[in-house]
Amino acid sequence: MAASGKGSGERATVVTLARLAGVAASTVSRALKGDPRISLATRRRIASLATARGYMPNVLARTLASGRSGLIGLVLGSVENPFYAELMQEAVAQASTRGLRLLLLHAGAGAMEDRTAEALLQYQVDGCLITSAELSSHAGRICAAHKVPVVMVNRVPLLHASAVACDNFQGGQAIADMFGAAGLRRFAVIRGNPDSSTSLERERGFVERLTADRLQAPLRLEGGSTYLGGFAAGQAIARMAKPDRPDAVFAVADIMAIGAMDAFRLAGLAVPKDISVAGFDGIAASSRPAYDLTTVAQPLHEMVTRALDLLNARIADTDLPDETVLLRGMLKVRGTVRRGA
Amino acid sequence: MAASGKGSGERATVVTLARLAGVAASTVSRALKGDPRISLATRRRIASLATARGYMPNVLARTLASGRSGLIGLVLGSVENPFYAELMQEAVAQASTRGLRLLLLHAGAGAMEDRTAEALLQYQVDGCLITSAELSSHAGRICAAHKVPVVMVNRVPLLHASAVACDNFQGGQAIADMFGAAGLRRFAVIRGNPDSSTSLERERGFVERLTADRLQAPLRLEGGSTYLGGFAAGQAIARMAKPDRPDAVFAVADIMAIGAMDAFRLAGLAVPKDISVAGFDGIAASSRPAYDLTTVAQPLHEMVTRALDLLNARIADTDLPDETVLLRGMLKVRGTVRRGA
DNA sequence: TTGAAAGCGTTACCAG
DNA sequence: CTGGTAACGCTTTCAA
Repeated sequence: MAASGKGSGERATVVTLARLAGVAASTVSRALKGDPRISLATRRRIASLATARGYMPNVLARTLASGRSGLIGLVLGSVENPFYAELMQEAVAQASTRGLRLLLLHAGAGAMEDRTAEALLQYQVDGCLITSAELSSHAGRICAAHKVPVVMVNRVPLLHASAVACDNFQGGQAIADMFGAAGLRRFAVIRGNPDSSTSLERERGFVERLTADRLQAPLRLEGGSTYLGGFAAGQAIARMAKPDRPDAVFAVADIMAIGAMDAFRLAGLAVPKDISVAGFDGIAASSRPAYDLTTVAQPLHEMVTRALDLLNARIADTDLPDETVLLRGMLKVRGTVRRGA
Repeated sequence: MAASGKGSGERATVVTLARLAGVAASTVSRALKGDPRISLATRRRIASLATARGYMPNVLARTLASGRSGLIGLVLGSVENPFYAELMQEAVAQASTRGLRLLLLHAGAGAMEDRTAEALLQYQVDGCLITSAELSSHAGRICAAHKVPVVMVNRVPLLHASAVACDNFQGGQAIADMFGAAGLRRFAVIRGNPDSSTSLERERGFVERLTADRLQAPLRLEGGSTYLGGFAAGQAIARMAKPDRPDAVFAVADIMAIGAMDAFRLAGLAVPKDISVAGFDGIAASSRPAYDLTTVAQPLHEMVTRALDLLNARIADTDLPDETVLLRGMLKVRGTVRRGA
């Protein structure tokens, strides 16, 4: 059994305070959350008493009574891609200012285990924020069945869920335009995870714009959304003989672009003299002088803000329809693309 | 008010199951956790009923009654250093297999806000895992006052807490030995965060071993434990004229070593021909062909395992004395150090 | 082997 | 404006 709240060094509760103030527990509860029905005098008295005794509400008890935990489940992709780490840091910061807490359910490449998905119910999370890794069908069913709102970030939903993503299609087009304007004519695209809508959209935007502009269709290489995948693709490109070799490479994620650039350098190919490179995401490493990578930066801060907004709205009203928000990324032209026509 | 548990699609609870099975709620509770006092038959009957109705215990209610939440607070350093991201991923995985959940309290360079520290109590976390950023004194007081066990990872405690860390002093020595054996004679050390025990110990091990071996004391540069700090330090070194310039640099964190290497390359200094480099941590990027960085790898998996062990023990028995566990790192000699005498 | 009942700390409803 | 009381879902002690 828990501490029985009798001693003097014990933790303060509404009941303790009520006794001290000579009022009912319900009054304390109301006073503490500023209910205007309680007289200002009483409210103040109780407030000062609360701070004096170091009162800390027990959120779990509150949850039990109110059904609202203030907990948001967080599911992260593999931090091998720094984008997810950056996203996490932003999410923690913003959730904190909104008074929400994050329950870290999963981080990694694979899908969440079933036991983990259950934690989502056991801890009565109010909603769930999912990045990357598609929601496993089991977890999806759980959320749907129990009306736990889900918002996907950086991925459009395969199933019942809302989403916030960068306009990946448009971003891919922007890269194609930029390559075209620079006079580049032989292209390659390093693809990402084949079942990630994000990767596919970026690629589709790129390819469609090239064909629309009657430019050569790009060579396609698999990169698996990892550094090593990008590196291997870069090696494959570097091995190609001069006339066939692409003069511009679009990797649908910065981490792969960085891998490819490393491969190029080791193979003696100069960027951008021999080959131009562009990525997507705008991770911190992309702006380092060593890479100075041209990329489409995702509006990380806004994405998290909108995601939490969507989530909040659906927590307040479970019956809101699903909604997908697309935010435009920002093309950052840096040193990895050859200048001029 | 929460769902009132009357309808048929409603979530199952011990009461629901009790009615269905024609027993008391307490029996259900006991049966579900395999209490041998309940007959095997009843236990089985209730178990199958539970799975049939998709019963999921409400952990919050359990916490309220038992005082144990199964929640571990997690405080992370800035993911600008990938080491913390990797640590997080490992912690999530291991906590999950132990049936523990992580409440992500903070991630970033600064100290945790006071409001966040309070969440720690509000959610009745059983214990707290802290990496990097020293526990703010406020948070520290809270934990101490409420007997919430704290384990620091990758940092030895300034205050009342247990800790798991790499043997940083020994690691620093190992780097010095390795440099010495390679015939290097002019050293520099890129220092980390000045109030991080980890950084200081690594530096101390390095410096003391050099002096013990009557080698030249190293030049000291500030790196602030960031990529940019390492880069700036690298630039400063690269600007030095030949006879004065160090021929071996130890950055007390890989992320700084990588920054320094980038600076060297941009300045036209070849690694390891012109200058040798070593780091510490063993982050994923250190093993990439583009860096192939000599480093001391921290035993991440073991560190997390031991940290959770320490925490578990202190959750079970709040009065256990503080304990610090030092694990030996593994020197990985790679391509950034000149070979031979 | 099982049941009944009393909490755990908070909130919500209904009175007054 | 405030008090009383009944939940919320689970554990646990005491009785049977």
